[in-house]
Amino acid sequence: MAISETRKLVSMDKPLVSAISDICDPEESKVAFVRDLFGRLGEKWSMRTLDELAHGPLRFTALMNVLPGISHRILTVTLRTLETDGMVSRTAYPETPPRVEYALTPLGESFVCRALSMVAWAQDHQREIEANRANRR
Amino acid sequence: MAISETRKLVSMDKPLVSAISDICDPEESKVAFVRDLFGRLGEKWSMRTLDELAHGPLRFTALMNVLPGISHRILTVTLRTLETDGMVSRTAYPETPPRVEYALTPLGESFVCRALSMVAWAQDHQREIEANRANRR
DNA sequence: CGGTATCCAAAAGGATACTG
DNA sequence: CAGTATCCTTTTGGATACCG
Repeated sequence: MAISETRKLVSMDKPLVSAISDICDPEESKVAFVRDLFGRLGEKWSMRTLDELAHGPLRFTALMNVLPGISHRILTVTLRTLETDGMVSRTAYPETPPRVEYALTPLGESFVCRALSMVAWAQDHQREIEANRANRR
Repeated sequence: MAISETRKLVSMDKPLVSAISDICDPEESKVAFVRDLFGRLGEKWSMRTLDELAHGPLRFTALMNVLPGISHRILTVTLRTLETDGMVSRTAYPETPPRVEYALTPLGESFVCRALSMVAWAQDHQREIEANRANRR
């Protein structure tokens, strides 16, 4: 796809995020937004959490169980971030003891679909990448 | 896409990474690999660096200039990681003063293509996500 | 110029105790 | 049970000086 020859052709715009600007609006705010979002989703447990919720709603404690190694506190902050972005919904049932269910929102489902294509890519290239790492060590 | 109903159907397998296991091999090593790769690419400057190189090869100093705010040392470690994974190539020309060019490898180009679809998703949902954030703070 | 080595600051993550 | 608050450890990133 000769992506490496495009600098000469479109030398005045910015990359990745901005390759998209060839099509739409090159506003700096969009670049910042995408970088920020990627940062949030790159947090240690975000993808794993979304992944678990992709199989159906789960309670706080259930999530702890399927995410071995996560701490009480980190699960809370991870869920709060995802909730703030609208990827996950939180439903508290007014009972004693309390019961809270977390689930993917439609936005969250939409994201997971895209993420799956990245996962597929990663798996397709696993041998290639591991071979590279081995050669250099 | 009713992804939220699948837990009952395939209750014994694992998520995201593993939704893919419905199709191929559910080996734990693959899950670990993808998580690890995502972690590397989630590092602060990895995506930005790939992005810049997507427009063509660049020298070390040129990269510093197009990545405002990155430190000398961090650019080095970022490039080393990308090089180790085979996403970026490093070519040193034996001159004085030294000249070193970094470029995307075919693997790196392939990755950037996939990443662009994630970027597009992010931009498509920017308003939606920002609206969610605003509501909750 | 393109690094590596050293040192330091900031942020992320984790353990744990306490609460409604 | 599902948190919040507090404290501590680890990791990451940045500033800087020096080297081939």
